[in-house]
Amino acid sequence: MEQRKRNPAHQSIAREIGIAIATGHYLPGAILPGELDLAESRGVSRSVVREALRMLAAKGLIESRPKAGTRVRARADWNLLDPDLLAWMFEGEPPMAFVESLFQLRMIVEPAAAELAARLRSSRHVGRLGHALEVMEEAGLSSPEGQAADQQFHNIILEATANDLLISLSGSIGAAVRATTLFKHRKAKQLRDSIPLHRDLFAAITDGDPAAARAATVTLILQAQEDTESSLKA
Amino acid sequence: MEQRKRNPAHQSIAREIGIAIATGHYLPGAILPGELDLAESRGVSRSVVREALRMLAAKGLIESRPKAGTRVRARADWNLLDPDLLAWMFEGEPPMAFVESLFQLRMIVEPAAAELAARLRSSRHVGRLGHALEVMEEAGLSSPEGQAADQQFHNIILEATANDLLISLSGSIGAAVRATTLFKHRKAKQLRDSIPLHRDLFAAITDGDPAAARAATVTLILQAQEDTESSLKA
DNA sequence: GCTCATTTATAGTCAGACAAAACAACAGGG
DNA sequence: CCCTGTTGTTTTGTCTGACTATAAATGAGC
Repeated sequence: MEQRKRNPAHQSIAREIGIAIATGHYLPGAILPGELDLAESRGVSRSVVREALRMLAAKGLIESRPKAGTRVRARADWNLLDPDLLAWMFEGEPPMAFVESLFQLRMIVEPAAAELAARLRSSRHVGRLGHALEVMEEAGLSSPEGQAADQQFHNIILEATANDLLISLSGSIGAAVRATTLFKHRKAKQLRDSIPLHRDLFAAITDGDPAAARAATVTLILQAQEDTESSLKA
Repeated sequence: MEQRKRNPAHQSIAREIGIAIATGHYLPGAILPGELDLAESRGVSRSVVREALRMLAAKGLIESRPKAGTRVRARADWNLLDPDLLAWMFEGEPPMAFVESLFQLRMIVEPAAAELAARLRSSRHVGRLGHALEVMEEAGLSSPEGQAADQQFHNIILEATANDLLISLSGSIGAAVRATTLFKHRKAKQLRDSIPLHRDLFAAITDGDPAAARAATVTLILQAQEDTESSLKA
């Protein structure tokens, strides 16, 4: 049994308060309890609370000023691409509008990235993609290993674009997709098998065919979107 | 003289260390000095340093463990879309490859956003865009007011897409663009006037013509890219 | 009623101590 | 000699309590 990496207290507290903000328990403009209150209510010291608050401030969630207290900033100031924050948003029922925003963004970024990858991929990338695809085929997409391979498959594509900013976006979007995937499986709906589509995408990248890579990616995302939204309607 | 908002110490320290990491003074994998050393060398207390380090950890830059010290994480783990981090990267001479990544990302996101905006814009958006355009025309793009209006022009477009994630991306990219703009003007090169192109984009969005909006945005970004890169070569 | 000084609550900073974790060195037994 | 358990040491993690600085709220004076 692998011992899960133990969290320092400030990290758990940041997560707790972060989720409370992200899920709307504290609304933008609201002032959250004083540091001393927060410390006492969670049973930790003030320093731990302060460090947690600094983390949230670094993500654009809050803003502190002496005497005025700590205020939740406007949503527009939130760093929504932060992987942690994105994950926190999906605790509880994610709002439909937000899920649509996510798929819209994926639909903008990922086809373009696939196009780039098809042009710039090295043989090493092709090899790693092939390996990830094999693992997916063998383990299946409902198993943890298969899902890990799925993520890695997409990460390798982003890596092949040789664009640091796109790679970073990949991490963020990946965190969110992971969360929606959890959601899909929680509902235990009959999901369509996306492995054939992955095979198409793999072939397009191997052939160095940008147009085909774009098309395959679009199809892939559309299917994921349909499955996710039908799960959410339930 | 407007008194600039005074920074708390932990914020300045986070910025200092953040810049040192972002500009490559501390490389990924390196272990930075102990908290006590950092505190002494900057003349602040350990708590301030710790809060600064938590902020950097929240952005994915570092990772701390007892006895092992605080280590700079791999670049792939950095939250490059964070506006602060993006700004820090442009302290000093930004690497050419990174500037290209930025324009590549803009070329993927902004034309798609303009397309969306042309379809979804309300009359209120059109009015605000028109106002920003007027300010740009009157103040000129070399004045601070003109540049502010320029940024706002682009922010309004992103807002019109009604996509929270795109809006957040706007903030991040905006921070970076601001930095490159500073760079362009620092070199005092003869910059081409981009106001006519902004007028084209405004017209396309007003007409609700997605294709034209995309085309105008592409042209706009290409021109900025050429100007920026010629400045960097000097 | 308005302006300016005063009060006061809160975040910001500091100092020092102890706890816990992780790595290193060492000792003991096979 | 190697392996293993123990001990030690270093560094981050946490706690406590105090003091400062800031800015919002209040009240005094005009």
